[in-house]
Amino acid sequence: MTKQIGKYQVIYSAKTRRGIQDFTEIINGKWKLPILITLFEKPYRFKELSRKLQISPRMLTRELQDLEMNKLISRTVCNTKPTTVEYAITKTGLTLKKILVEIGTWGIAYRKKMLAKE
Amino acid sequence: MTKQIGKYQVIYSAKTRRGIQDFTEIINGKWKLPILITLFEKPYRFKELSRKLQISPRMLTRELQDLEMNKLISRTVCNTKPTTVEYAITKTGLTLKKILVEIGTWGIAYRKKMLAKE
DNA sequence: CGGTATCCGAGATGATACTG
DNA sequence: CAGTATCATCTCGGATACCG
Repeated sequence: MTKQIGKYQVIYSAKTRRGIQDFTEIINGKWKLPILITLFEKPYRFKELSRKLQISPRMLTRELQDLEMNKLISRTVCNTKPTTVEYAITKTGLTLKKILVEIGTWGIAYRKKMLAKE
Repeated sequence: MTKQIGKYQVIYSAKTRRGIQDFTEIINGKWKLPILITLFEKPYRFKELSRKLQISPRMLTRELQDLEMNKLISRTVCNTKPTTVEYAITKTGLTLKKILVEIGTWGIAYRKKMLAKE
């Protein structure tokens, strides 16, 4: 819900502000978005993620736990030997995809513009 | 650029990843988004922002400098007595508006869904 | 008014070694 | 393999006082 006032557009809703706040809290931390983007591709195991993103196991564990707690990813223990665990994006997590792609597109355009200016 | 593989969609571009990374670095910090959202509304002076968002001058200065360095806001010193400084969103900053509104909408829907489950 | 300087504590992050 | 434990480091953010 916005209203044009010359160049400026008011974001009226306090709900929108809280929504943005929720978002930032959920994706906060250095690795949340990289993990999500990776899992958009396909499910991964712990070690695979660790290798692909160059994260220490300690941080990876914490970030995965946060994401799982917020229902954005799922954790599945496989009956293999030795044990493997698969992380996958959830239906809720998928709702973030569109926005993340847009953010990526914005970032590309932004970088291009900044480089052009210098 | 995406491709459907069952439930999963590949985000091919490494550029997209870097774009997302750029975005997170630019909006990183507790106050970047709240400041931007406030300036979408209209230009504000230093003290006004400090009061409205309840930020200490130290943090406000740092966050404003970051945003200005990244060309998302402008800083204008006014010829008044005592000196006042006006911060306003730039054309580049405005390009973030659409995404922030979408993020807010996502957050609202997300919260609603989570509350429904419990 | 619009900052800067200084200090402090809490939390984030990383490296490494270890466990089941 | 999938983590956990431990330690060290670094950054973030807040409080406060001060300056031009």
